[in-house]
Amino acid sequence: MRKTGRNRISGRIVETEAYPPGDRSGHAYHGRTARNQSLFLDRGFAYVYFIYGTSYILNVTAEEPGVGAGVLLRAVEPLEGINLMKRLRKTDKLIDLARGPGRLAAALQIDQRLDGVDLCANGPLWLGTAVRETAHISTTVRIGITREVGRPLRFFEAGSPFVSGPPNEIRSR
DNA sequence: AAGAAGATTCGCT
DNA sequence: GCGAATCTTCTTA
Repeated sequence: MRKTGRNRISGRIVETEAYPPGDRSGHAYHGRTARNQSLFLDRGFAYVYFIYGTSYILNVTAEEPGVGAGVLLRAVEPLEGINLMKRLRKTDKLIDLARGPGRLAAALQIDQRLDGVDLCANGPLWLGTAVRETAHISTTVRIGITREVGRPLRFFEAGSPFVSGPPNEIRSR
């Protein structure tokens, strides 16, 4: 959930990837830097970074302080504030609003200012409770990485049209 | 010190 | 389908 001024934007998380401690594809692997320091916070904080000169990416920290591990949010199903999301994303296609990690951040108006915020507190960005049960979670390898490629750490709602990649394709790499 | 790659997306061909 | 956009970090000279 996201609060920007008077507006509220929310969505249901339908796709994630895990980057556990010691994973060579994780940003914490080479130790703390100016960019990844919030990844080393306690569980439930935001780690936001900028990549490829174009996209912000949102992660949720997942370990005890100092460890450095997180969960990448790759897609949400838009629920509230859909018109605002369309403006932020400059598209009218509901399916494309938050399908993909960079798009998700853009749709929720997330940038480096939200790096390090507590996602379990009453702030500008937080995690809410489920509004609907999940039918079934599918697991595949992670997308877009070149190290530790075989690990089955991507999780998404089976059959959801809001997951990234071509609709419902099971990607392998 | 400089170049390449990276948890991506968009627009043009 | 391919290349550009263009920030941070890692690798190699």
